[in-house]
Amino acid sequence: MAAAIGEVAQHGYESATLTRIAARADVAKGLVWRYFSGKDELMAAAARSTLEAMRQRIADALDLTRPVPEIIRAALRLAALQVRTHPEELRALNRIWHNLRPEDGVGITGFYEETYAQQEALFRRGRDEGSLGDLDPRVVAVTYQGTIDAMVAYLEDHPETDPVVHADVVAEILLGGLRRRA
Amino acid sequence: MAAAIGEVAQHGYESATLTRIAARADVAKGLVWRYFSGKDELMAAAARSTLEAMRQRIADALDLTRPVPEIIRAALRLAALQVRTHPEELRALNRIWHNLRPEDGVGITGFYEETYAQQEALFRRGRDEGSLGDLDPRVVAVTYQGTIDAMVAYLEDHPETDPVVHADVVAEILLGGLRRRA
Amino acid sequence: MAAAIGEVAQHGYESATLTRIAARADVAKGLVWRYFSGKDELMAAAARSTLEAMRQRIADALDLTRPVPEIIRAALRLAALQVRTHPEELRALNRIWHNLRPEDGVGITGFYEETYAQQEALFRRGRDEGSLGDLDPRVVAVTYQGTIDAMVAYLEDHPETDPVVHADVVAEILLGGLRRRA
Amino acid sequence: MAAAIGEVAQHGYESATLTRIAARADVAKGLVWRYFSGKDELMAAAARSTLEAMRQRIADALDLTRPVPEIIRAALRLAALQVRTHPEELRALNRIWHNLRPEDGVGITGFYEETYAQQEALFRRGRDEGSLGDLDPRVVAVTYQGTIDAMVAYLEDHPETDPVVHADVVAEILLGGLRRRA
DNA sequence: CATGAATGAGCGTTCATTCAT
DNA sequence: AATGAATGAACGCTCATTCAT
Repeated sequence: MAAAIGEVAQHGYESATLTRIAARADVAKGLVWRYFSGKDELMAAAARSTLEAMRQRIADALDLTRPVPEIIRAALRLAALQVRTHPEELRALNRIWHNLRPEDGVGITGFYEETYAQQEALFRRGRDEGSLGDLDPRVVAVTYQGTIDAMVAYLEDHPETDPVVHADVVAEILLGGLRRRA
Repeated sequence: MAAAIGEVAQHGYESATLTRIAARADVAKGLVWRYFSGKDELMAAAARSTLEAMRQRIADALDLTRPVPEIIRAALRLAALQVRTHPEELRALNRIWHNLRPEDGVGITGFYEETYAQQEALFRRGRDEGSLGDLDPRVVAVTYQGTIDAMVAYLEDHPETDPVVHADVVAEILLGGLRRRA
Repeated sequence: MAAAIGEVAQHGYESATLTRIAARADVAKGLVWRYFSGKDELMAAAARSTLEAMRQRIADALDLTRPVPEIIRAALRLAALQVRTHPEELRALNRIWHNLRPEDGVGITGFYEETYAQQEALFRRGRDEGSLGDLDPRVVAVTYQGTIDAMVAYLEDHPETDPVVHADVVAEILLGGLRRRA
Repeated sequence: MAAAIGEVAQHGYESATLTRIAARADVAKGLVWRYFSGKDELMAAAARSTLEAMRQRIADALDLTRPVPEIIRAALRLAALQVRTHPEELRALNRIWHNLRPEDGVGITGFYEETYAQQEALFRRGRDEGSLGDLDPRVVAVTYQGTIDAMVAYLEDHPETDPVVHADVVAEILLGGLRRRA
């Protein structure tokens, strides 16, 4: 799966060949079919595990006992920094994500749903704490994730931009919109 | 080009074959090469023209003489409604967009840049009017576009959601974050 | 036909496209079919006319009243010099020649026969004059032409070689073998 | 490779298609790319191995301890007989030879050079023995090979001709021209 | 007579997938 | 469990040829 991620990052989704992936992983090509039902499943699995690892990495770095706005601000910074620390994973993730849906991307869509659910919980907590306003948590989660994805994509394409500065502006916009208002 | 959009919407970028596109358009496959230099150019052209049409459609429906926050709110609604009125175009656009860059997507990258530039102008106007706060217009544009993309993707996957309601919540978040604060 | 020769010299036989040939001749592609039955006939006609022109050029430069060995020596020099004066024609001729036979090269084979007939007449005259020995004129013609073709091909590939020097050695070999012996 | 030779003999170089070659060899078309990098490499390899086999066949039949003129006479006969025993190989060899050079025929050009080198050595030996005159060995080799090629082509096109008789006349011409003269 | 848009058969090539070992 | 030779379907693309204008 790591080999698959590397291949996709380097060559793009459809141009990633199992021959090369297997070579990169130093196993025979045919072995893929013993553990996955085919290329798409390998890709989905690789994406899932990579995404999970990335989420774990961010979660581990967060202090969830802090107030929600603070967590959001920190999470945005951490996400932005992934662009510099794990560019391959992000690139590959994006490509798999945008190429898998048509036929059977369910596995991955489900994963996104899980992300939304965790975030909704966070936003609900913020509302209960009183630090955030009362907005539909699902819409907030979708919007929040959208700003992250856009930020990550933009930072990937503009290496000259400072991730932390960008992330802080995004946080200011987002928190300004989410905070409880009079 | 319309056939290409339809194919990409249905099968994804790389799985869209010129054989099927030509069949859909009821012309010989070889004809493609009389008007485009290959698959990628056809795709880029199709995306460009579709994007331009969509932008025009939205621009025509907006009253640009209104205050900026109002324009943003209206634009979000219009974008959300595209999901219901032109789902194929949106889906195809997204896929072409994410598969074209590495080689020669310049034409399309330029287009995105153009979108950003227009949006930055709008946000600058809002700041000058006093309706928006003073934030880096490029970051604002990226974030704004990100929320739109996320909203559109979510609405595509969740046909049961009301686009206008969703768009209004997004507008509230965004405008809450962008507005001038004391 | 001149355009066809140029194309073949530049791109090779099968890579020469009628589109390019027509463009080079500044006429519409479809016009080819008004004057020739297709690509192969155009090529055969072009080769025939080029070959004829080259033969004429050599014949015009020869003084046919001289003794046969002298004519042969002069003809070899002239043939060798074509490599420097008309490299394109030679290259194209060779390529058409080697690619046309399978299906319908009759037209061109017939042309070679004509060349042999003319040469046989020359060699017969030499025998009757007493300057050449009594060898099967057809075999002599084939051998003579073979040395010319090899010389021309070699000179094409080795631009550093002096055509006249080479031609004179060939003449010495050939005339040594053809001359009447005790 | 044998299938490739057969195809080229029958259809010419460019008209020889991998589809037909694979069918003739009773393997899947795609298999070609496991062993060769493409059509040209297959062709070059086929030509090389065929040429080598033919050279071996002739070399094995020659007694190299005999005087050089005798060897030349015998070699010409053997070459002429190849036309009757291996017509396809000869035809295919010629066609591959004339279609491969521009791009990457190095392998084959080298092979031809090798042939020339071997022949030059033979002619030098003849000169040292005193059986042949003192002529530029490279020109002699080119001319000698040219008479062989012409003979072979002629015999291919004229099945009614007796190869041995033809070869003996060619030998007489060549040896008459090469022999040391007073 | 001349044009060139349109066709369609066929090409070389790729690669996920299978399966005998 | 692991291999990799072999398959075959499908791809993007080319170009001689046709034919309505």
